[in-house]
Formats: sequence, C-alpha cells, structure tokens
Amino acid sequence: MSEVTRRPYHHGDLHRVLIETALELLQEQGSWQFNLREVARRAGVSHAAPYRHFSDKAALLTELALSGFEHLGTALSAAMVRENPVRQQFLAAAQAYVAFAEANPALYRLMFSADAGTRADVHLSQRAMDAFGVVLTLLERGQQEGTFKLRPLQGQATACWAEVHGLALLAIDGLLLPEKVGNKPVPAALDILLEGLEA
Amino acid sequence: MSEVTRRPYHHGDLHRVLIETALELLQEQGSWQFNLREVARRAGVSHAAPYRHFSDKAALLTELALSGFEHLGTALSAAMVRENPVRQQFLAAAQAYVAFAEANPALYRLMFSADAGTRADVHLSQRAMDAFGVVLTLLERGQQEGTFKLRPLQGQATACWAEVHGLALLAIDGLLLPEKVGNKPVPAALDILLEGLEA
DNA sequence: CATGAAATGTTTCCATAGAAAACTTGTGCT
DNA sequence: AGCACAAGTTTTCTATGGAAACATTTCATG
Repeated sequence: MSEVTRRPYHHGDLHRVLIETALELLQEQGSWQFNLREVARRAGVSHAAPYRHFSDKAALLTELALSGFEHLGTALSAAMVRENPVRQQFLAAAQAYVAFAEANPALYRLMFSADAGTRADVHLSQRAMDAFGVVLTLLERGQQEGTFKLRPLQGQATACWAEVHGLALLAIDGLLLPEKVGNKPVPAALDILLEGLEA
Repeated sequence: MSEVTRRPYHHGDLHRVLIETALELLQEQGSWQFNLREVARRAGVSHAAPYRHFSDKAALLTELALSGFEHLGTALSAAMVRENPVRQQFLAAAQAYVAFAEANPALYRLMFSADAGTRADVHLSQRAMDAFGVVLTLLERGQQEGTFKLRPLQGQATACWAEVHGLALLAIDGLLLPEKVGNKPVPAALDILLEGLEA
C-alpha cells in the first residue's frame, strides 16, 4: 500500500501493461506475429499469466485494434477544427487520417485485418463506422453551405473513405514511390478527389 | 510412362500441385493461416516434401501473390476493351478490379500483405506497379482526347489507384454495409471520382 | 479477525507447425 | 552398369498457443 497508488493485486494492472507491451511489439516488429510469451516476458510475468486477462491472443489483438480506433478518432477530431471552413477541415481530416496510418502502420493494418481475430469485430466495425459518420456529417454540411456538389451523400462518403483508406494502405505498404506518384502523393490525390466534390 | 503424360519425377509436378492446393486452402479458409503440412497432406505427400520446392512458407505465399497479380492483370486487360471510349474503359477496369478482389478476398489481401513474407516483394511491388502503369496510360489518353481534365497525371493516377484499392479492401472486409453506403457503393464512389477527373 | 471464495500468477504439460537433417529411392546420363 | 542428383520420406528439434493443476494474494463477510 506504500509503494504505488492502490495496486489492486499482485502485479499491478497487468492488463494495461500487457496491452502497452503488445503495442510496443506491434510497432517494433511491424506486425502482430509477435508471440504472447514475449509479451509476458517483457511484462515480467510467466508466459501463462496473460491468459488470465485475455482469453487468447486474438482477444489481445482486438483490444489493440480498438484502442487504435480510439486514437484515430481523437486524431481526426483534433485535426478538423470546427471553426475552419469545410474544405479545410476536410483536407485536414484526410491528411490526419493518412498520417495516423503512416505513424502506426502495423496498428492500422491490424485495425482492418480480418484474420487477426476471428471476428469479435462487431465492436471493431462499429468503430470504423463511427469514423464514417464523421465523414457523412462533414459532407452534408459542405453541401448545405454550397461548398460541395449536391450528390448522393453515401456515394460521396464512400468515395472519400475509400480514397483515404486506400492512400493510407498504399503509403504503409511503401507503394507510393516518388518516381511513380510524385513527392506529395497524398495531397495530390486528395486534390483530385476534392475536384469531384466541390461545386 | 503410360499413366500420365510425361510425369517428370516421382509425383509429377508437385510444385504446381502445391500452389494449386495452397490456393484452394487460401480461398477456403479466407487467410494464409493454413499450414504447409495440410497442403502436403492434400497433395498426398509427406509434410516435408514441400520444402523441396519452396524454401519456406513465405516463398509459397509469395508465389501465390504473384499469380494473383497475374490474374488481376489479365482480368483488367479483358475488361478494358481497347476500342471502347476512355470513360467506359476506365469504369470497366475499376469495376473489374474490385470484382477481382471480391472474388478472391484472401488472395487479394495476401497480394498486398507485408507480413506474409519478409519482403521478397521486390517482384510483388513490381507487379503492383505494372497495374499502376495501365492507369497512367489510360489517364494520359483521356487527357489527350479531352475526356479528362488537364491535371498532373501522377496525382490523378494516385487518386484512382487509392480509390479502387480502398474500395476493394472495404468491400472485402465487409465494411460496405448497404445501410451505410447504399446498395451500389462501388459505382457510386467511382462516379464521384470520375466527376473529379472528367473535363 | 478468521476464513473461504475469487482473482492472479506460476509451473507443468500437451499438441501443432515450421524447419533442418539424415536417409531412401527413382531418373537420366555417360 | 553405375554414378550423381533430384524428389520424397522419416526423424528430430524447437517455438508457440493454450489447457490444467497448483499456489498465493486480496477481499468480502460473518
């Protein structure tokens, strides 16, 4: 009771530590092929301890992915300052999105990976859908303001989402080679997309 | 020498059989988490036999991915009939692209997966780049014809590639829910993209 | 407080898989 | 015929996920 503030049990909150450690490994190794035993080792517990907190590896990965959506969400919110004009917000959000993916490549891939866990993804796709909602409202506002063309919102939103998701993944996979796509491919591509949206 | 036409060695061309079997498993299980031993089993050989043909599992997966790019390439070629107007070719190619991904989800994911093999991907990204080349020439032709706006080709191409890649992956991941994106999300999104391209 | 249940951890054990090694056999060449 | 090599097989090793059984700490409760 003296060392740390309210350490609930033996180790402290292993749950949290495991997640953090796993996140580190995810970044380091660039994939979720790391093993639970290594996570346990780094956390300083026996290799079986993690199973007290996660039913299996997939469960851990699912939590990682969830936290990823969390972070992505806040990054987006931060990027699109509500006072700014719609076009600017749009660009900022899109760039923040891609930037997030580039900064956390393995995590981003995990977030959209089907094979990681055998679909406890109800939650996951829910999160993904939240992001989609943001896009929708922004587009709607843009249309009302006259910034964007009056077109079916769903089509526009899908186009935006796909564009940004695609850019993110191409960037992560190192396929946006300057010789091929120029040296500012993301803004360049977004410009083209915007030309299709703007009135 | 009587049973089969020219069977070179013991089994016949195990190499080919292994690849085909692996492809089946890839489709069946929807991921490349299948094991080599199962591939061997289905091919009717011992679990070590595959190692005479592939240095390791990653090598097998790499070949699968390569064949995937091959197929994708031919599908695209088939779709864009050279006589058709540019816009039509463009749409056909884009839809064929997404259709391919939807028909071979696991394969498509594998093709763009970093973690599958630790980068013998020089070949792979080469193939991916070939596809990119097709987009470039189509856009160029469109610009010359006056069908498309005169804009930096690389930006347009990147936008197209990202859009299509994004749509493909969202589709595969089951994220294009009708309630959210309407019931023809792919054409709808492509329409928006085209609005940004067309003069 | 004493005590038993629940929560955490540990040690042990097992099965699966990738991969290397050693051994066998069929094939084609000279 | 006989040799060399390619293609397979059997055996073995090791890593890893996961279950099971055992130990320990904490907490609620009488």
